[in-house]
Amino acid sequence: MIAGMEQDGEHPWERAWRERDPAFDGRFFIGVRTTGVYCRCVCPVRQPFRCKIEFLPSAAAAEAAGFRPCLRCRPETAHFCPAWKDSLATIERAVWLIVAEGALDGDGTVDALADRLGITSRHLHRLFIRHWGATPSAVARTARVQRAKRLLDMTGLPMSDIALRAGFGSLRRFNAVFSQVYRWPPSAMRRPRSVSPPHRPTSP
Amino acid sequence: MIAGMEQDGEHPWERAWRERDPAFDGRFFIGVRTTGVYCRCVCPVRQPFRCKIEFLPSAAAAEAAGFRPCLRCRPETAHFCPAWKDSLATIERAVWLIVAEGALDGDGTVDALADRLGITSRHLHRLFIRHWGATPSAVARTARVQRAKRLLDMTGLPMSDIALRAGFGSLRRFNAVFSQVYRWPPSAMRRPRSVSPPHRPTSP
DNA sequence: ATGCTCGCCGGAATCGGACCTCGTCCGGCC
DNA sequence: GGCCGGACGAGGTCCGATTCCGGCGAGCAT
Repeated sequence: MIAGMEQDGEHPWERAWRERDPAFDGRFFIGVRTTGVYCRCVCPVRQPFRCKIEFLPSAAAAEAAGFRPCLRCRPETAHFCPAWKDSLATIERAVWLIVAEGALDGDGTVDALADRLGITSRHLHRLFIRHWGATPSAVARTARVQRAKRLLDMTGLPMSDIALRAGFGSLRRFNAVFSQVYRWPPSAMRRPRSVSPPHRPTSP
Repeated sequence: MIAGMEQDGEHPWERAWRERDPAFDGRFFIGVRTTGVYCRCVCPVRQPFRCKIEFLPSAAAAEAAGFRPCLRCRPETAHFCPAWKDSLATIERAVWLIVAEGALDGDGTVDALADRLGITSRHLHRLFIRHWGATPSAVARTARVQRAKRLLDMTGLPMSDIALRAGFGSLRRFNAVFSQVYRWPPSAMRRPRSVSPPHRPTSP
């Protein structure tokens, strides 16, 4: 318990604990006397009664006071993020595989990606909606469009090559998706550069 | 598909499937064409549309028709009971450990028992309520009373010995629990035999 | 005296609610 | 065909309330 926190109104930790404020995550910890568990202030489990808890300035202090770490919020881990380390590690790896490795391009499916991550495709989908706000295939599509835009700006490759290199399975899909995102067909996005081309960088 | 089941009203399997009738469990199986899965009629998942399923007389017939067994209701298992084989196997083992081995006597706890079964004590509790209608400790208490009653009828042991041998941790608890179950103290239950005892079966 | 029963009492184990994660299957959509 | 999201269950974690446990000591009968 922190000394001298009863006077002059309410300690900031009080409110942070009540509201599960992520801004205070890792700045202090809550020990529950009835269960001997200590939590982060963002822990999703139902909160105990105020009279049953005490505030602690660090995980080490909580351990020293005889509390064990909560199995849900993992207060003993070092890094604090908007959500759990487990879920975040999984989805961050998934995003990396999609964006950098093109795990969903070509014949790669969401099921295959989920298998690589050790979870079901349904759960991978849920994680994307929760932590990324979009579905796996939507993230893959966005990544493909970004890659295509880059090739469009920086090279003079023909459209069919750009579509294939960006990860699209066909020129048809490339045109359709690109048009939907940029409200303009791919050739229109390159026009400003191709008005006065110095020369064709590729072989005829 | 069973031949000749369209005419003369409704086949019994139709109703059994709709109502998930446990009485027909194992008597027939349902193949779902859209997913290639075959189920028992008690399967808890949402039921597919009637037009998407076909009835099959055995698990072997379903496998031969190209369906794979459902992972929820486990139609490929041989024995059919009111509930799943997994849950039943676990709780049957738990009951055996409690009644035969006295897993909850002495210093044995529900937590330790759950650990031996590979689940949490909370879930073990849930399984007992669902499949047995009583909590683990209640089953243990009943078993202790049964053992004590047997010793009471068949031996002339003193009360303290009976209490300990039956698995009670103290004479105090033995008296209290026995009285609550039989509405009479232990000595009263032995009185009819001890009115005219042929002889004491134990050494003096 | 010895053995059995029972009220009292503080601490520990149990009980059941609330909430969460994840798996499985399904119909609808593209 | 794959992707999407709804429905629902299994199982895990924490929590407050309740019950259970075992020792102590007092009656009571043999």
